[in-house]
Amino acid sequence: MSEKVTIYDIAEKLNITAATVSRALNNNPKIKESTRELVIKTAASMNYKQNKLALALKSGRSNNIGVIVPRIDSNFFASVIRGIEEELHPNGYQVIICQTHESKKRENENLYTLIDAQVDGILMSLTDVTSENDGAFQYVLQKNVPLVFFDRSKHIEGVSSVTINDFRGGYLTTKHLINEGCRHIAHFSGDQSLEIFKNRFLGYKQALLDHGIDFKEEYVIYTKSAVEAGKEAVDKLLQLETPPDAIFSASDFAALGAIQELKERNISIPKEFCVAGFSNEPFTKFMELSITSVDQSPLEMGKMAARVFLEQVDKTETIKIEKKVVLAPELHIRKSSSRSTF
Amino acid sequence: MSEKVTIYDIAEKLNITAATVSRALNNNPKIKESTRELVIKTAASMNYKQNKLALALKSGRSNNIGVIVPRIDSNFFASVIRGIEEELHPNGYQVIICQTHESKKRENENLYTLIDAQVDGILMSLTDVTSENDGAFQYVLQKNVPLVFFDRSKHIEGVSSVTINDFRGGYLTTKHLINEGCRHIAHFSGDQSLEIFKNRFLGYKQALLDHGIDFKEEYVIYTKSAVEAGKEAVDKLLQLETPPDAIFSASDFAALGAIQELKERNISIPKEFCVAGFSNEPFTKFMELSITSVDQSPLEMGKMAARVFLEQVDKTETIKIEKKVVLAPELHIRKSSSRSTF
DNA sequence: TATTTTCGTGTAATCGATTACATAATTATT
DNA sequence: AATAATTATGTAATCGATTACACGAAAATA
Repeated sequence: MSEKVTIYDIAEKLNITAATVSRALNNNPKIKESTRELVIKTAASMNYKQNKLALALKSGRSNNIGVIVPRIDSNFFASVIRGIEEELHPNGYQVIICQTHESKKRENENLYTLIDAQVDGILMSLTDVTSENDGAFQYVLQKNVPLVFFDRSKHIEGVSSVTINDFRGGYLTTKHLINEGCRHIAHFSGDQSLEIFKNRFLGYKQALLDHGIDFKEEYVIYTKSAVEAGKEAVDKLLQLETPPDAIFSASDFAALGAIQELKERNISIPKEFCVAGFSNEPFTKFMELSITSVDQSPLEMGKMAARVFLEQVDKTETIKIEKKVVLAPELHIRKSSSRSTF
Repeated sequence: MSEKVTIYDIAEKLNITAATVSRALNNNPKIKESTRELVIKTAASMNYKQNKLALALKSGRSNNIGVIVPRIDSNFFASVIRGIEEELHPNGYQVIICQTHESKKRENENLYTLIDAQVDGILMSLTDVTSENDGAFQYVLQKNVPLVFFDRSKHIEGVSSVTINDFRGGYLTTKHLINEGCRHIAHFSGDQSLEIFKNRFLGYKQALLDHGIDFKEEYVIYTKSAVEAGKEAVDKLLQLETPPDAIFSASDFAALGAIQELKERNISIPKEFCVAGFSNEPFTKFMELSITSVDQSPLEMGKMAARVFLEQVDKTETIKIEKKVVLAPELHIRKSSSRSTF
């Protein structure tokens, strides 16, 4: 370790006090111009670097923020993180990454660890496991650390959130499928204790209703967000008395599985069967049979979450802010559901 | 901010010293068992949490490590980071993420910022911009902070690295294309000042040589890692007097572009033309015409980089360790190059 | 019983920077 | 020139935890 240079070293060299050095370096107006210049020059020549840990201890602010996601290796979450990092970096914050792997236990652990590490804020997307226990969240709030949910959110007093309008996403997609002539539209959903899945489902339902199509319980299948799950779900659907002629999947991966399964059964897409997904994962665009999907503008979502945090971080402690930002979803219509256009 | 509980508060309550409290909580054997229990119980009841910043300042270790990548929203880097996080989390380290966006300037900024933030180590993948200036790296080394390169590496005294055998990856892929009957194999490369691209190229060249096929300079095209770039490159290649009958692309995205362009020209894949990529991005597997690609086991790479860091972090300061780990690449043969199998 | 060990705790310095308050040095005012 | 006002700097506490050293009390030994 190269000998660390502190303000005391600079002070000693110049026969002044550390306090003066500190003030000079912080542009305190009470310092004589000549002294300031001398200190700054000497600091530079001695290769002085401010010890951020000491500063953090003194000020109580670490300039770190924590980000908790189910996993980082999904395009959606990685893009959100990118947005967060890009917005926060210029403000001098470092981004600490934690993963939950959809485990509530790890979610709680991460929350406690981050608070212990004195982060200045936490931005997170919930696990898909339901839980009534808000203990860890209350702990965060009680420490007065700004907490912002993005995408996967739930209502907790004092917690802000940035989401997209999932209802609208579901509605638009379903409406589009109806416009393409589909009349028996199935839906792949996720755990509806998560608002995102609930709302996509409700949008789907409302669209059916508004267009005079009966909602059928049996058309709703709960799948994991995985290719295999999509295949199995199609298998189930095709055994119904009236099999559907379209699927609105709340997951791109399940949508892909569905398409693979349909192809294997020689069902022509989009002619006989339309499919649409959700998230606009890169592969949906790349496929030869490109997949219609709802874009969640993850980059924008990350930046927005970061901005909400920044707004809250310096506010007086007494005012509890609870901001709900809802971004507009964007339906990308592609081959898998385009009977007319392509 | 809920009043912070410190060891002094506990000490006061029990009419003992903070020193005793500290010792009790740290399982110092000099503490009487009854005292220890009392302290621990009281600490729990008062909801005491150790202040990590104070600890970090005292010990000089932040328990943070920095990870610098070109961008986080690529499956490869995200997966590496996942590996790093999973390996380091159980060891009590937090992972701080930085992006360079392929800018040398930002790379240097990030290095300085991380050092200033007292990270205990830095794991990184280089930008694709060449630079002779190692100043920032020297700064890191001089501070005796372990530095580990992964994937995109270059030789610097005292820096460890974890890479895959890119030469072998290039060799295996090219050999495979030859086995499928291709005799005019083109290569999409990246900036060869980066060892990864240099080595993939060399592997390609060697495979040609070993199988009695002439190497042609005109078959090597330098492309960005992007779909459009692949299309343009194919356009160029097909204008040659003897157009190639296969492409080994050092990028999956460029390979995808190539495939799209070839299809548009009604060139049949793999019958008339074979294509193989590199990185095993998720979409290569998902396509109907799935794309042959080299897997770099990013998860494993991340874990390995983390382990190399862990080995170095506690070593006596005088021994400079320089470990080079080379992982084996794995060729995933898929439809885009399988004349025989599928 | 007197003396040496051992054990358990307290005292105070330390990590590096910031800052309220005090004081010295300078300049302005009468 | 004497006093007031201003400016620049020093002193020392603080953030919260750790730890070398010191010391009193209890236990072991002579």
